[in-house]
Amino acid sequence: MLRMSKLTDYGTVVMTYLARNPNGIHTANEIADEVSVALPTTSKLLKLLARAGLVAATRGTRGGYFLARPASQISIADVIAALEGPIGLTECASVPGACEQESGCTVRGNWQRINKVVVGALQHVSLAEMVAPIFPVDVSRLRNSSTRRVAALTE
Amino acid sequence: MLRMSKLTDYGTVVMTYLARNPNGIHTANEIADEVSVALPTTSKLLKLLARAGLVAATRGTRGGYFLARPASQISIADVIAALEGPIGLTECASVPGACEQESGCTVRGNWQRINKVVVGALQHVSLAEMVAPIFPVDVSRLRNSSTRRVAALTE
DNA sequence: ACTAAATCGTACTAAAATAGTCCTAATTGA
DNA sequence: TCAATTAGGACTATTTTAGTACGATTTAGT
Repeated sequence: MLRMSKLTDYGTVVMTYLARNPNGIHTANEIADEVSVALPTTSKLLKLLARAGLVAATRGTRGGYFLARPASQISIADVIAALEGPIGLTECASVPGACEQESGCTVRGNWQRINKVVVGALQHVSLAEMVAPIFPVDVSRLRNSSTRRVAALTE
Repeated sequence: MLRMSKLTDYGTVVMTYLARNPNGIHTANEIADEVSVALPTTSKLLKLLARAGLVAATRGTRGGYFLARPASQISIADVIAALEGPIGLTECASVPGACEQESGCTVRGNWQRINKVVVGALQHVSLAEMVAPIFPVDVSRLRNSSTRRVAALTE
């Protein structure tokens, strides 16, 4: 099904909650309540996200979590990578040497290209855009982001 | 990691083998040998691909498998869908009603849009292109395929 | 007709990945 | 010093996935 894990899915929901409430600091408990995910699970997610530098935390009484940088500067790809490791449709796209057929594989190069397209799509959607009812595709930013060949894809 | 299952990965390799050898008919045994995947597994894959209408089979002596239509008319998305079911990064993108939070979910619509971009990327790569050393991005076809808004993505 | 070669379908088993929980340590504010 | 809170790691149960086995069915050739 080419899907993310449930945990990653929850992770994006947690992050969008923080993006929607950028003021102040939020405890794991509060977040768990708001997004309707069990506390231990939410807690685990926040730890992973903190380790990846996407959220920051303060401990102790009045402690809690908040976004480490503005929502507009955190992409969906960042969140996925934080929770699942490098994004790759096939193992060989993200872990060189993991596949024993690698030397004789005729399709690897093409998978890597396809992978880049997918990663690109995810990198160009920020948390801020996810919070909006329907995210606006920021075409100008996409155009500017590269002088290399650009592949147009239907939405 | 956002990855496909190994089975799907093998499936694409099997399909590209058939695409590279479009003449004649190929037994499961031959294919298994050529792509270095165990026979029972290859066999299972071929059955799934046959059920989805991507390969055709003849039984009996001299039987075997072959592509049901030209390689240029089979997309990577077709292969993935045949082996994993509808493509969806999140469960809610492909199975409506599966998620109990659906009604209160604020990000679902945007996930569906992201999903469309990814599916679009996969639909625009055919088996014939996978067989080539580096597949050419057929920009003209992409441009023509829709009159709706188009999002440009870096390759 | 008979036989051999091959696919078809289904059920089953074993292994691996994932989700989720729990407990203890460390840190901070009041 | 106490209470609240995150940090880290170990652990378990569940689900998914990979792979196997076997009998039924179909076809070509003799």
